[in-house]
Amino acid sequence: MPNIKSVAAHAKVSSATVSRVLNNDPRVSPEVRDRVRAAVAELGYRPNRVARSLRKQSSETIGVIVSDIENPHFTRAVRTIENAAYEQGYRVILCNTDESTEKQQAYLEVLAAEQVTGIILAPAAADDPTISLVLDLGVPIVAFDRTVDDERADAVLADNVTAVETATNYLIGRGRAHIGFIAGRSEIRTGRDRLRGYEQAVAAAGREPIIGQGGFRLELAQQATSDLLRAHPELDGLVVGNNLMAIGALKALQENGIQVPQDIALVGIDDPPWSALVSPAMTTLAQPTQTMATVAFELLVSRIRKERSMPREMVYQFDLRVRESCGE
Amino acid sequence: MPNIKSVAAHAKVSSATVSRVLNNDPRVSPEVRDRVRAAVAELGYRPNRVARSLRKQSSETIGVIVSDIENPHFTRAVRTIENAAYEQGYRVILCNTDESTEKQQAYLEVLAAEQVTGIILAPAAADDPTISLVLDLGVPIVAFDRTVDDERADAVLADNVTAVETATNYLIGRGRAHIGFIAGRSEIRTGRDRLRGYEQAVAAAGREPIIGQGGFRLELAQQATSDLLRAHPELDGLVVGNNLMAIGALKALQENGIQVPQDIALVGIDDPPWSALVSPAMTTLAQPTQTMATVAFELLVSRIRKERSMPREMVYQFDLRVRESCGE
DNA sequence: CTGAAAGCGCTTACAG
DNA sequence: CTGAAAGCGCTTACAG
Repeated sequence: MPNIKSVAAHAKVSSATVSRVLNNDPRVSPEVRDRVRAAVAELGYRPNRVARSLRKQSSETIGVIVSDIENPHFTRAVRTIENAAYEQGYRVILCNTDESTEKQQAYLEVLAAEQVTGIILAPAAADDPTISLVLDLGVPIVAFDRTVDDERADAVLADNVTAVETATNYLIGRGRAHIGFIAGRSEIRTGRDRLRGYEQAVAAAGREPIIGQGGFRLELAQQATSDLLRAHPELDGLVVGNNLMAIGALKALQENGIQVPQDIALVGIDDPPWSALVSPAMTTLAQPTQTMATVAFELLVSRIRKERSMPREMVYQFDLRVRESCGE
Repeated sequence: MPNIKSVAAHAKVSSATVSRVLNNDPRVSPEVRDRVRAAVAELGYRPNRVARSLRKQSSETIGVIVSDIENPHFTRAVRTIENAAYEQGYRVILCNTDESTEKQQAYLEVLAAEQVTGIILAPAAADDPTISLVLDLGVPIVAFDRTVDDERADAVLADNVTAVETATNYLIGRGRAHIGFIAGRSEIRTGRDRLRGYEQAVAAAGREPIIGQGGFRLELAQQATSDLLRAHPELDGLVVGNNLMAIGALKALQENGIQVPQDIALVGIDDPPWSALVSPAMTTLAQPTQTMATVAFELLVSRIRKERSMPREMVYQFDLRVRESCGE
């Protein structure tokens, strides 16, 4: 593997000059520049990024950490971020924490150690002290989809309270009396907020809450829905706390021979690509994932460039997509 | 930010000794070890991985490159790999090439430069010369889902030819006479193989092929399906070349008022979580994604540990999951 | 068991 | 415009 010294020797210059050519430093004479470029091409030299990162104490790479790589909301966001970043000359490396605090710590450390220049984090744990350690190092963090406890981080969020309130009220408005909710993890603010939206709407209508714990997981939600059906035969409406859990809930309803929307009307939070294709087509609340992802990346870049020092929090509204799962 | 020298000074030892403690070198006296550990804790020291990688010329990180982060087949595989890797002390960093050869080159270079110890690659381009460069560097590569041209790479594949042949014959066996195929990218062997399976089955039955180009993309497949419906009103069966394209095809059928399975019977390749929930429930060919991912990781580890030098190719069969989209 | 020193491959002030 | 030299933060053969 050729290094900068072999290139220097081959081009009969110093390694400092090779470095300057590589970094487009203008004060190199055209002849020398061409000679160095020829040597680079001839030897098939590629600079060692690890050495460069060590020396410069930074890199052109940003890190993205998601809590669930199988959630279409996150993968859509990742793809949007990756495209925007790539165009601006950043590379992105992605990590999946699978909702584990331990993994989040491990990957924050990996990314910090790899000298990424910034991180977009959909946290598995908001109170992870590693978040503050990374910020102490001067690596900016943008929280995506969920807040973190350190107020130095920027945040791009969706208004989950209002969204689930809207969904619940929509069902109430359509005459449903016993509306259940499949909740996500309450360790996560998104989970708590969505639950709160449900509780507020139910309380305002003078009804009793009927809650199942789905933990943002397909299988858990399936089980929780089955349990709810058994414990509450009066159930006639269901709000499901995210798209993965909606699959689980639909499976449970199918297994139990429940007719949607006749027996139970359903609203899902998130609007994955298949929501119009399930039977019946699912009414959902869609968050503007691509806009949120683009804004998260822009916030990160403005931090990296030090164009801004005050943290920002952006909150986006969901959009009700009426389909068939609540009746005509 | 404390470095190894500050720890050494604080513990009144040399940095060599600190390094030995950090790496669990047994020949350090217990007293010194404890003193160093105390200093590490007190200063909140974390070793700089970039420096370590530069010095050791390797890391405990493996890279995973997928061609489409929004494809559930790949995200399921990524999650499986990540869990297995994490348990064995490896960290995984993920990159998304979005089916772009240029991005694949860029990320192979990033991973090589970050000194990853091995790479699992679902290639966007099989003939990318960067693949050979990375292998030259001694970084093992396992091709996942699709082959690469360099025969030093291991490969974990599914038998796509047989799968699509089976799907097509299944439709023929159910009395369908004019069966179309929504094809993926022919630059990719998976795309070619699936197309070949279709062509073989159709030829064996003495029928004419009816092919639309979906490019492994939802929107393209939707358009291709609409075009096919217009050009071939006789169409009564459709095989769709992957799960993302199946969503597109279903949308197109819906938009055009086609009844499934009465007008057109449908088989999808891949079996994503929602395939039983669409209307009608989709008959599919499922590949054993989790097994394939686990095997890919094991092949990589055995290469990293140099337990094996001959490349291996593992081929898995699909599994027909009969649901409703081809009739009762 | 411990330390002094070299070196991994770069970049960048400092001279000239 | 170019080069010699220091240094980023580690690890490791070599001495002792």
